[in-house]
Amino acid sequence: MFVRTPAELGAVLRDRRKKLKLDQSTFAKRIGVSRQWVIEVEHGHARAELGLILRALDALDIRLDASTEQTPARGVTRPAVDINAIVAKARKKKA
Amino acid sequence: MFVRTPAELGAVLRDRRKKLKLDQSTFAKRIGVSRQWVIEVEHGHARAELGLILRALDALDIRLDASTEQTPARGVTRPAVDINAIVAKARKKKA
DNA sequence: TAGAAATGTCGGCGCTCGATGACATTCGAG
DNA sequence: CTCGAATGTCATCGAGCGCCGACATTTCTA
Repeated sequence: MFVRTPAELGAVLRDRRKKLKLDQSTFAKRIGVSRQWVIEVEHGHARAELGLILRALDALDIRLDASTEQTPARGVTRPAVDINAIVAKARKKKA
Repeated sequence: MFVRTPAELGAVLRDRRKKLKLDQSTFAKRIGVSRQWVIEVEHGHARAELGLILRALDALDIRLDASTEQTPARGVTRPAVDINAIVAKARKKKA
């Protein structure tokens, strides 16, 4: 499962928590946050703290893998060749 | 690369940013944050906002994969069988 | 059908994020 | 060596997080 948005991550957390038969209260205590926090995160709260999120994932034995592979359809940053030229240009432009 | 701590994630971001030959200012503008934010996150800031982190990863074409596979050495949650019994017990105990 | 458990919502509060702008330090090109 | 770019540091400030405690709603079991 690939995670791109806070909502997706929230869904992952919720599914996994339910699979482990944990209720929000126990889960919250286990990772050291309030139940309120669990609720909001599971609902896709975008401004949750990174550290707490990682703790939550860890508590549910979810591994996060960061890879640099390309999703062809999303071709946004695809320079690949003349980076030097771009840099030089940026240097001149004095952004 | 597996990410377990904010520091690890910061390192991933920094490495990737440098590989793409971006400086902090340009990077910050690209994802809509301040340069200060980039600095702190790359240093492992634990309380950064989830949404901004995801934007940063996206801007660098880094995909996050959440998997439920077991890291054998961390065998914490390994019930697998009589969850029902545990639940029943917990019900009785009225923790 | 109760009745409890789980989940979601509300108001209030302390604390720190993230932004801004200026300055210091490091590093590389010339 | 000199100049500038890149990175790191500092102080300030408004806004929102995460917490608490109570209550509302949904979802189960007995």
